[in-house]
Amino acid sequence: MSLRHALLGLLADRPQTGYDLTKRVEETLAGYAWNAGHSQIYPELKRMTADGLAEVVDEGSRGSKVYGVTEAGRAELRRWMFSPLGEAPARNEFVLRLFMLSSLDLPDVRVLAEQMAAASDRQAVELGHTIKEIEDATPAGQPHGYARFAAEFGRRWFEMQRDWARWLLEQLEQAHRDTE
Amino acid sequence: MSLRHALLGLLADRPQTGYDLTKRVEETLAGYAWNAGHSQIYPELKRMTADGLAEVVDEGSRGSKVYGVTEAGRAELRRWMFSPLGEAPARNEFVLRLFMLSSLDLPDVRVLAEQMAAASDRQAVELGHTIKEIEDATPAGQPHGYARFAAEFGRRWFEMQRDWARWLLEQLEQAHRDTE
DNA sequence: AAGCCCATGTAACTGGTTACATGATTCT
DNA sequence: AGAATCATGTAACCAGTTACATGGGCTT
Repeated sequence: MSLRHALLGLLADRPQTGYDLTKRVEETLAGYAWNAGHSQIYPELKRMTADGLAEVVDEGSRGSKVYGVTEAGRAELRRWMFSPLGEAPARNEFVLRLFMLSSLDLPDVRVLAEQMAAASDRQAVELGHTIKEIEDATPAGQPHGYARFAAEFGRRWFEMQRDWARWLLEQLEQAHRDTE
Repeated sequence: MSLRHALLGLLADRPQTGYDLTKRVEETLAGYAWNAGHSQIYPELKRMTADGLAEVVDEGSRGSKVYGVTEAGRAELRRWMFSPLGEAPARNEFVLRLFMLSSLDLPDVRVLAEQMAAASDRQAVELGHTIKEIEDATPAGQPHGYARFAAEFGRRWFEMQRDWARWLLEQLEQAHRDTE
């Protein structure tokens, strides 16, 4: 039940509405960590409130409810953060495709690996821009916030994927040369 | 519906029973790409057979059914491999925790980041051994198979996580020094 | 004979996605 | 006035997990 902990983590940063949370999950977590739509988030917030982990701390003008995390919620979040993570299962469709490359014939593998390297490179470059924006917005000498850390993780992630795809292409070429 | 494609990919390598597939998903895909238990795999194989993507190619002694992929299955697998992957959502509990580090206080962040770096390093080293085993088992001059490529991906993945966690610790230390 | 691994299945439940539905506020 | 965005919710369906259930074959 990790959605609950994702929401607790986001609310621990600052109180937010279900709408805000939906956008932040979409913008910052989907792609690497977790994802969920509003239809899953609203009921979960209700359940978390019923369980005493979250509470409505304010009500906005147009019927919005601003949720905050309770002390029990903070405790639960910390407990989860430190709980042993035994071989956590992961789901990533991009990686699944990488693993299934062997099902294609060689010319197809090359085309796809090149596409994957290019796509990962694009995303890495994009995150490089994001990082620059964050750094430019941070006054010199100030420590930058966690958004900077997350963006760095994303960049390294995509660079790793890109470099692996390029390495794979080299390996295939070398094998090809050897068979001539 | 990626489980279907994961199974098609595994069957494209060679025909296998649902039991074999369950183990291979657990051993090679879970942790990075996908995961599923036998209770999800057996019914899916039936559905894939009904849809003409897989077929029973042999029946073993103790009631086992060996499934193979049909031509239509191969075509579907290729179609999926080349289909655009627009911002594929991912789920990874380890990464989710990385993103939620900001919810902890500084001493806790340090402890957890150190634990995460150590855990990732252990896994990277372990995959290094796996890679060595694969290379030792491959006759010199021969191109190694896709297991080698997948293992390389895993090693780079864990190294990336480890290096990011270490970089984070450095950033925190530096911020700490600057505030003194 | 006991214990382990091979091998398959179903049922009940929980988590997650897609589609439907509504309405207020702000911007152009 | 119309469009975009904010804001919340439910219903139906599909995917995934946990628990239950069974039996053959191999090794000690």
